[in-house]
Amino acid sequence: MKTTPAPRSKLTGKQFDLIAKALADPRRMALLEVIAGEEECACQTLRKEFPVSKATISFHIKELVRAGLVEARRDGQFLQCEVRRDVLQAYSAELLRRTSGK
Amino acid sequence: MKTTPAPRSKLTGKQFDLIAKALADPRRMALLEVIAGEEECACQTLRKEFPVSKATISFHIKELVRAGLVEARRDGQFLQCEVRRDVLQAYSAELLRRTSGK
DNA sequence: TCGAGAGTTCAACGGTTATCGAACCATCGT
DNA sequence: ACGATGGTTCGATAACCGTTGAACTCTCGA
Repeated sequence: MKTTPAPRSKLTGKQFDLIAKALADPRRMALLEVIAGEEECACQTLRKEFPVSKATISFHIKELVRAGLVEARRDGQFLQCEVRRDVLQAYSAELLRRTSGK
Repeated sequence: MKTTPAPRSKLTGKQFDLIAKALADPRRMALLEVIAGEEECACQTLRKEFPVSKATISFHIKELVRAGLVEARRDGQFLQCEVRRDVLQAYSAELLRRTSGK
């Protein structure tokens, strides 16, 4: 069992911005919460929880992956999504650091 | 010297969304960082740091206040801005809590 | 091989938002 | 009272973004 697959991420300025934008949309945030709830989560599962089209789900997942908040890998016809808690942690830390006033 | 003016804030769902949106714009985030840097910060100071109009500064400050991230009070003709670190802290905690997967 | 289901891509639309100049209000010094 | 300075408000504009249906690809099972 791999407990720490985390590549010890240090956020770049660009990634910080991407994450902030990814978290800004309530729907996307809600998707992230559902993904965080399940261990392994296919897009199809998300589809059942929200009244949105496949296209929209796909779009949001892509944004979350682009920000590094979610890791997705193909499993046959499914796309398994997993939340990157270490990245969330890094973002949170960086946010507080930037506003700590030196 | 008042060290803890913080009203022990517990975030509502709406405020959580407002904060996320407020943090999403890089310019606004940069403004917040400058405000966090100084103890007392007038809008005029911010004007010098960024190539934007007064109107834009005013707009962003209003958004930050609306989100609860900044507290502003009039001091004569100036508007003194102060960062609410407790709210940042609360947002950060809530973000991690929501993605902790129960 | 064929059809069904899972996801992606694309063009288009509608709503949000960041930005500005200009006009405005408020406060301070002279 | 007046001018200068700090901020606000108000259209207007341009860019961005969330959403969709439709057309497409890929994989699985019958």
